[in-house]
Amino acid sequence: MSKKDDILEAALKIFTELGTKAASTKSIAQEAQVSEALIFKYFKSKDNLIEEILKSGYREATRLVSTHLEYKSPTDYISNLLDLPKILVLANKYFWQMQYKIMPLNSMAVAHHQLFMKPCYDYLIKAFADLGYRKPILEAEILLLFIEGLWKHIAANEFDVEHIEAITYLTKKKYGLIL
Amino acid sequence: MSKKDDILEAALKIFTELGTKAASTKSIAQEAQVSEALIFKYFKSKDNLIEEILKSGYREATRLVSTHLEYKSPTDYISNLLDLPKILVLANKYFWQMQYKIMPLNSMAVAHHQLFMKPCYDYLIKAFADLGYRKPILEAEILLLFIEGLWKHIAANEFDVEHIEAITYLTKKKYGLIL
DNA sequence: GTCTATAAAGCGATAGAC
DNA sequence: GTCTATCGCTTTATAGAC
Repeated sequence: MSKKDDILEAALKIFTELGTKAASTKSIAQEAQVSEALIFKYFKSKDNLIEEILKSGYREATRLVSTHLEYKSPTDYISNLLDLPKILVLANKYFWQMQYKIMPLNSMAVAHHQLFMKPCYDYLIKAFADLGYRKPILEAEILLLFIEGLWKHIAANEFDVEHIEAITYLTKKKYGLIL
Repeated sequence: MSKKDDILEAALKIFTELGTKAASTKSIAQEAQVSEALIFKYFKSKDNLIEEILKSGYREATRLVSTHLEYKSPTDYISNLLDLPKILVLANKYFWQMQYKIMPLNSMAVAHHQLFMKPCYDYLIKAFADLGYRKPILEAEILLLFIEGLWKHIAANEFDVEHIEAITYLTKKKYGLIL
């Protein structure tokens, strides 16, 4: 692994522990066992380092979603969307832990997330409309509030797959997605 | 209003905009139109200033909850808990905006919130048990994930009471709390 | 009770050597 | 490609005058 990758890995860890503002480039350099100057050679600025991490994380997430989240039927779509937090956090745990820590205070992180979630919101409205729900927009908002809450919970706490699956399973039953 | 109150008000505003780490005591002093030294005379340290704001916010929240959230019947309790985000944010908007921005990165903020929510979690389990749900603990967790998501959403976005009420109304219908 | 002045440490970023 | 050394600035906190 190159020193550039060492820096990215260390930055992800330190940003997750402290947030982007409190994390110093010095502490990242120490964690990566490189000089502080090297960070600026590779990434030009601290903000740019954050942006690179975000880009890479959401590129990977988009790739995963494009295979797991096609719109075949409304029930399938809703069911798969409920599994999204588990799938993504399982695939890239440290990234999502960081993202849910920094999002409230980092506008770059918010922008990436909104761009990523927009199509899910639109398809979810369509799914509830297709199923004949009377207020598909409100239904989509309610389910997304729950999904974001679940996502944050998964990212913030120790990851217990069975427990997450129990939660999503019961939720799917509530929506009649499972008999 | 005393200069001490000016500082508290200014700190709440600056912490909400930037988070506790990025907000400097200098910027708080400027916003409050006092000298920076006065902040340390009154609050001793920046961390202590944050702690005082948290204490005061949750003292007020506990007071409000003690009147709005008695356990009379399981359906009433769940219904009232769903209204909690709206009631608290309406009563103390700036505090909850701050709290939901700083929580992921401030352990003091997390500790206060968990202490505050613990009895709600316990009563909610009891409520679902009293209603004969088969998995009351899981049900309580699911509803709390939604409530925390809603809370964060209310705190993070422009406050639209009618929209929030439409969301909680539909959720109450889903749980059979409204005919 | 409130201010000015300042200390001591830490910050992001750059220059220049190897 | 990588390091050491350092710059200019900001940070929290304190001392001491009024």
